[in-house]
Amino acid sequence: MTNRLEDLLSTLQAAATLEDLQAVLEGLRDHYKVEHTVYHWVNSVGERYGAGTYSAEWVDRYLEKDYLRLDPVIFGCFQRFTPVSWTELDWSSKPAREMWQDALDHGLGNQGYTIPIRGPNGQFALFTLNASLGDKEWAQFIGDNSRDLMILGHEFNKKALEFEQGGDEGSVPSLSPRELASMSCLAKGMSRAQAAAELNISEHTLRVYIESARHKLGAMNTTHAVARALSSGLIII
Amino acid sequence: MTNRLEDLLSTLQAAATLEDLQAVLEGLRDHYKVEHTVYHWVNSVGERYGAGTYSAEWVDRYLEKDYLRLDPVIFGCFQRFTPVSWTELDWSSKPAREMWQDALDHGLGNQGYTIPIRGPNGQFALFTLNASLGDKEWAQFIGDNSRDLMILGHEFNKKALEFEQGGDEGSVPSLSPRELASMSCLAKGMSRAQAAAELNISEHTLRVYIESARHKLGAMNTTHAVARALSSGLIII
DNA sequence: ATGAAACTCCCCATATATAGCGAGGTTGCG
DNA sequence: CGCAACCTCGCTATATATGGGGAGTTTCAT
Repeated sequence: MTNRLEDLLSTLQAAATLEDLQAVLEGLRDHYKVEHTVYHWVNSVGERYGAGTYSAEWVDRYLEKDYLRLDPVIFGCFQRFTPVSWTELDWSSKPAREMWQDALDHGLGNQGYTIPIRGPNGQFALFTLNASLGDKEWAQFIGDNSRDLMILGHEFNKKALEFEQGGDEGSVPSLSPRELASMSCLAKGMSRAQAAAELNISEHTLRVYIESARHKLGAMNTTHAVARALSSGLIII
Repeated sequence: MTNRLEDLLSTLQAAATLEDLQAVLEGLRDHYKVEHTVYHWVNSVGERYGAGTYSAEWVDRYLEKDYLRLDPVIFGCFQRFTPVSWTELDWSSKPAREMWQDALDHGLGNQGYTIPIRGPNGQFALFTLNASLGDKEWAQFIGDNSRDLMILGHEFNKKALEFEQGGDEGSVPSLSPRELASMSCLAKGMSRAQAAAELNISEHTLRVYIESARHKLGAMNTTHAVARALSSGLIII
């Protein structure tokens, strides 16, 4: 039992390209004997990366019809921390049911299990298994494999992040303590005058920090600088 | 091996109060024979919840000295997706080293392993094991238990979220699409004029969105509103 | 010990954001 | 149908932030 997981993980570790990740997903599908395995991903700029075994037709249709905006799976996972079996979701709205029928017509199975995965900078990914099974068999399958799937999903996300992070991860600038404190005060809603009072410095001095922080962060204005500092994890509100 | 994990998880499942969670952490400490086990948690408004086996003195000192702002563990985990062993982190700065010494003086072990966990609405939690071991033994320990620890950390976070969700989960306001788009543009560094152009609306209309978003978010100014929207996970840069 | 980076202070002119007023069309739910 | 919430637009005046100068002390790492 555990050996299977280790095998799958070592295959994953060995992946060196995005194509390898695609192959890993296909291997997972065959291993678990399900219809589809999918991983997809939204980064901080709204770019998307997806890999999986859905047909190109379904992926195109999904994007074309903007199902992303009404898919109960996306919506449900965005609001919760725990993995979700699709039948638990709210399919009552008409567009959602139409989408569901459309999905069945495009070769998707009637059962799904999706794990939400969150990373730094608002990264959000979904790791999904889709199958054709009865409710009972599916529940059994999930019960047996949920732990492994969670590990797999997270390891997969780690790999995917490694590929995507190449360019911009090293560019997190380092702010001085006073600069960080200034950003922090502003993020908490203080005006310059209040922040200066809080830090026991003149408003002019505070401004120097804000400006230098802005330059380091490559920000256009104060709001932008605070936003970048926040989403880089430099400060916490 | 796996039975142990199941035992720990069933104890966790049975937890019905925050005190039970505290007891679970103490059980984990004893089970893994480490110095400390800690879970702590930051929500979008900056409220904190913590449980664990650190001494009250150390917790007080940590908060009093504002170590949260310079702790390489916090900083490192906020920027990464994967768990981290403390020795991998950057302890070169003087304040960080002083904190480290201070921690040792307060009964912490020389090794640590912290798992960052992210949930909905910008929730961010840390699950930590702390021990006194040589580098080699610690690496071995982590290698043997990292999978289980990840499961445990996530299950613990799930439990903690269940308890905390009663009060403030409904307090994340819902912004209208235009309000979200406005916040998003500002977070990307656009001026009001640029954002208005981007959204094809007058600058005045944009201002209405910003103001209503500000009110909904309970923010003092635009920067504050964007900061809250970001750390609540309402928008991403 | 020497230099780089951080910390601190000041002035002036302009750009930008905020606060207050008001008003009409559209969408969606009960 | 009506109400609520959303989306859209305009004006005026004040408060606040930004951009451009310059200059001295302290702190820390090599």
